[in-house]
Amino acid sequence: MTQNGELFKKLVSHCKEYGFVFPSSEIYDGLSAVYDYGQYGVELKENIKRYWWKSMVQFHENIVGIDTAILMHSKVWQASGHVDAFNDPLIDNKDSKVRYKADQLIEDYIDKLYEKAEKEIEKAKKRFGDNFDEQLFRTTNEKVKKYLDEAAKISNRLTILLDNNDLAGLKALIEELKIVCPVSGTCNWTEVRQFNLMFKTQLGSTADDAMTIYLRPETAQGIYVNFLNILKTSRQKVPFGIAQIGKAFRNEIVARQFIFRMREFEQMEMQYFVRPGTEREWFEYWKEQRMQWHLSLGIPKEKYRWYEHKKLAHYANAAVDIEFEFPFGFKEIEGIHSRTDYDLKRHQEFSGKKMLYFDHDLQESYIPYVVETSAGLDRTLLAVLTNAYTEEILPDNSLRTVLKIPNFLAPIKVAILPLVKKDGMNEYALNIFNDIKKYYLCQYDEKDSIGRRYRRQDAIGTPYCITIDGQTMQDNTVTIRDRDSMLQDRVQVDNIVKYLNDKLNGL
RNA sequence: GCGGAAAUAGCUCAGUUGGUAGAGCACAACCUUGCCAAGGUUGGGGUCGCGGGUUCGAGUCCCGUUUUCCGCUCCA
Repeated sequence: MTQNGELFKKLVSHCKEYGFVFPSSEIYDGLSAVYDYGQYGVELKENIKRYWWKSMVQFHENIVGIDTAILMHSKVWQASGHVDAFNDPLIDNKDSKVRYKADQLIEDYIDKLYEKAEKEIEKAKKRFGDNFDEQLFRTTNEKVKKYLDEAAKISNRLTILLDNNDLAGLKALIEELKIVCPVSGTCNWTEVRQFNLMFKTQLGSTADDAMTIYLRPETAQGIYVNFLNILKTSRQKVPFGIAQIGKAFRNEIVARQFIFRMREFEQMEMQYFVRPGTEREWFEYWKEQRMQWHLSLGIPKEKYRWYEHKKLAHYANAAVDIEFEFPFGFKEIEGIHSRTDYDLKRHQEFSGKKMLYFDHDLQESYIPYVVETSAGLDRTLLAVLTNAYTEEILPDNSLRTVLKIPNFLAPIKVAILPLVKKDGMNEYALNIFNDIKKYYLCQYDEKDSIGRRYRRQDAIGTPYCITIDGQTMQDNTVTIRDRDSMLQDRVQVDNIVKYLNDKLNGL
């Protein structure tokens, strides 16, 4: 186990121990890759959401928010390409333990046949020089003909098998062609199995009228299908954006690494509609904006890096990820994609509704291009926690575990603690608590020694602790302790709210 | 999903060749101290992940299953 692995384990158990994240349905042994947020986790998550919303919707007058349903018409997912792209027939090699897309293995085999044919043609070219008639050679040479015919034949069979969803047929074809695993070199395959990454459910309560629908695998489509509604009601002009925070669901084959990859997760997405031809500029603009946003979470620059997609998804003409260095390596935390007009065009095609925008400056109509920013909320939260989790050895050799969460994201802002539970200090502290709770989410705690109470607050990342001591009873001042420095200021009781406002920016 | 490892109190773990469960911390009550965890007394809490099997007897041995962690592939 690496040092990072140890740290990650500690963070996971800290999350459970202190009410941030629990495994779902834990008393029934849990549900794989599904998690619940506890009393502090939900506050942290809400704070991140609100901050994102503010950054996108409030600070950009040309971005509006939206909240669309998780359940959508099943045609949405045909139009989006998810029904095809999220359905893969997979096969494992039992010796190498490597998993492949079954159709991809056959495609590779076909490609090899084409390569062989090309090689023969190249050879012939060299042999015959200028007199070489490629077209004639292709159709008459026995070897080349054999390769090309076989490739076409297999290709046809593959198409039929895929159309009929014939999994056994796919396996039979792989075995017939004696396709081996590139890693192990053996033909020892498992059965072909269908993996559907979208959760299916049904609309309608009787078997007769039931209609298969899906839980959305991304929130973006809810935005696209409302494009015309927003256009009509928001009086926005291109370029403008639509933002949404919401749950999405994916039946992951391998779901692991705590809340990094969950079957039910939350996305913070913004789709920016732009004039065709300007998408690359906006792509660059949003790349920069989004990186700045992540840096503003108090996480150092070196924890982030860019990842440029080499293989683009079917809808994109440019794509880049912001990766964060989790304890298990650099992993995607947000994607910025230039999705072209693919989605709107597809919805126009499938719905028959015109997805056009009339540009008054150009005096013409067009389907806008889209630049998407799509961030994982749970991943952002995990990044914040990863960065915040700190173990310190204090001068007296005691261990302090503290979550150095930025003040504006901290779940609990203030703790109010009477030094001792007597001489009226607890009553005095309760009065302060009842006042402060009108402004900030705070806690009152009178149990155990003051040192232990400070540690408890450190463990959940509370930035400030107000302590009522003997002196308070004489001159109405309290001490306010800073979480990270552990230093205290003495403040007049009447000035507590002002002090906190300054430090917490009214958040 | 495949292979490897693990699962005992809220947490960290012990449990000797199979003989009917323990420690420290945490928790609750009371006493004491009073500015950075670990003072005293008392107490609550476990059908040893779950289901079978072997045995007079299973936390311990065997099989299955679930969950978690580590490798192999996709993704926000």
